[in-house]
Amino acid sequence: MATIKDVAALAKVHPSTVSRVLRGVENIPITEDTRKRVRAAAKSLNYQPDQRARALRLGKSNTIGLIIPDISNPFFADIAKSIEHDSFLAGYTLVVCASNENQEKEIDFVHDLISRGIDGLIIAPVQDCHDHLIDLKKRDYPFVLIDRCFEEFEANAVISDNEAAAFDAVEYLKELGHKRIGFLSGRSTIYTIRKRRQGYLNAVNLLHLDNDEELISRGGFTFEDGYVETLAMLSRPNPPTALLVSGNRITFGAIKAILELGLSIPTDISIIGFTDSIVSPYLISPLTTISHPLQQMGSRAFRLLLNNLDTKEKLPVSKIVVKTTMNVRNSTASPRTANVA
Amino acid sequence: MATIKDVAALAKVHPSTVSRVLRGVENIPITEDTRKRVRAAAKSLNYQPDQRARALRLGKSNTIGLIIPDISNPFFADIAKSIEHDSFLAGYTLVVCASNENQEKEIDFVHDLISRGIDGLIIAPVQDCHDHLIDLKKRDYPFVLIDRCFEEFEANAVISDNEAAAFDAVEYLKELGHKRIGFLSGRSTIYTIRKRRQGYLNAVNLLHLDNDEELISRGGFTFEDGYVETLAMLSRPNPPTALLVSGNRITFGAIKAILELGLSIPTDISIIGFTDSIVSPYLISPLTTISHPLQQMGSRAFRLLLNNLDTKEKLPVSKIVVKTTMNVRNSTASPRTANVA
DNA sequence: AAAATATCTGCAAACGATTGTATTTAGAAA
DNA sequence: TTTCTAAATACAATCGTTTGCAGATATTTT
Repeated sequence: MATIKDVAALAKVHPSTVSRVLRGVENIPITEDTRKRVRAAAKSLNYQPDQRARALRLGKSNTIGLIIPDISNPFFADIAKSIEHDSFLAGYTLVVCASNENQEKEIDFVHDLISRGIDGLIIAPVQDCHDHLIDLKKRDYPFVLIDRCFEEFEANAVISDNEAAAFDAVEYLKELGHKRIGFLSGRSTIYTIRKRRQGYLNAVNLLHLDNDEELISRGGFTFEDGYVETLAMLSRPNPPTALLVSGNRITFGAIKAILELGLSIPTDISIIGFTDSIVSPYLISPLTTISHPLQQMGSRAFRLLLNNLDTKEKLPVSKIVVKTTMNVRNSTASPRTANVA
Repeated sequence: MATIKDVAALAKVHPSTVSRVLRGVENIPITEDTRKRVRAAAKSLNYQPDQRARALRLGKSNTIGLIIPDISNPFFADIAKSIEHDSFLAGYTLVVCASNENQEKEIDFVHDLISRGIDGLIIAPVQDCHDHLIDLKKRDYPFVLIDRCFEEFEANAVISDNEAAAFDAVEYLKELGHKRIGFLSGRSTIYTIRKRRQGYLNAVNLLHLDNDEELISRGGFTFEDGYVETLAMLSRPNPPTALLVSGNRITFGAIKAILELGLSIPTDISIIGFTDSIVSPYLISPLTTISHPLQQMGSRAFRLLLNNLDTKEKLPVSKIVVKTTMNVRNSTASPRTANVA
């Protein structure tokens, strides 16, 4: 790997001159002849400045970090893709890390990335604790939260209107005639989940639907979680006629359980998924879903971070809420009992 | 951010002593008392060594890069997840970059990552050209290819046995009674695709099936590609009774086309997907697929890279081929004509 | 008590770049 | 020719680490 000294030697100038030519420094004049020699030397040696040396000297690395719970979850993968795309255009390299919903690992990543000289951070936090984020904020370290934020602590964030989305979904099911609507929530330490739950409860109360603790299940975000909990919920006496399901994989687990119980969608049970995906229309029963503008979320998060990176002054905290939409497909219909009645 | 000097000042020792204590240097003795003071100071200042300075000095960054065509494709996302997992355990930070099947971008990434002092690289190459990879090899830069490799150039690689998989899939369809089998191949500059095509052709010839150029379609890897090409292929006179489809998204596009044509799977047409996914069983017609051991591929690629990183000597190039398996579900059946006949 | 050894710790260079300042060179004016 | 100014380039410090070597104590031996 050629260094700036090699280039300088070849061009018979001082390294500083090489740097100035290559960086295009203006205020200090250099002959066109020298410039040409330097550029030629750089090219012939295939010189690429060492970014770690540069970063060390400049205190800026043009790198940002993204910490998400799971790369292989399409929800986060799409967000990552969008951020990756925008950051590349802006001349930043993106480091993607997966916390795997493990708080320890997330904290490790934050420290590791900072010690690597990353300029800023986008995080979809695990939300078991947030001391490390409070610390970041105290130190004016630029970061923005994505998808998940905290009630008890203000920070830059891009989130979607989960509460309204859940409300609308329940309202839609009520219009179809459902009275007992189950909610497979996912881990309830998470902001997103709490908001969805809030929307669900608001709708249930306002619309006078069955308000029954047994209709709400908690648990993780895995396929297995969805499977086990759906099985349990549907096996109890007086099961729901419709299901609102948080998260991709849980939904597939729920579908598995429903099929195994010999039920059919939407005849026996309606189901709404809280995340859309490319396959939603092609599922056993094309899935009615709530879709989040993932690409937009990623872009706005990146732009917000960039704004904070580009300025010296401290920008006010901003919280961006994006709108979800509902895709009505074929997994929702009026319940049997309603038809009968 | 506290530096080693701050720690040294607080512990009233020289920075070098701090470094030695914290790195646990053996051959040069330091009093237990000093050690304690240093450790206490480091802790109280929350000292984290600056990795870019360290990397600069040591010539090693404990970072590896992964370049894949698309993060949001579950195929690559799962590979990425697996590599991320293993590299974290091994104390490496992973930088994930998405080339988006764009050769220019891939080359940019390679240069950028190297100049950032990355220790090694795992690449699923775009395969429009490979001069940059030849260059890497010439410079003994550690890298391993994943999923895709080159016939004309030897390099460390982990790939799956696409040729055999395609052969087996066709053979299976033939056993069901199909004679005209379509192949939606995807971009044919890619190794994987060429191998699949080879397997398909071998089977077609060996098993005396219809060998017709019209049964093979090329094109990209997008949903749209799958949709358009399936529509075209099925609209021609004498359409295939079964389809072998390369790649995730293409498959969903194909399904869309089939549904739009009013055909049903597998009654009117059989379909085998060349990638499995968590949703495959829950599709409109649970999809018969070929599944690649993605997690294993990631692990082996990482291990191979690590071996090359850990040793001074030049290891021989190794090419690891992993086995695929076929999941027979409900998207494949005997063709109508066969039943009638 | 002096010398020799064993322990401990500090100095300074190096990694590769950037940049404020100093120095050289060339050209113009005196 | 000398002096002054401006243009062109070089010097050296710096970013935060690490590490070979030298220096400074303390401990033991003669």
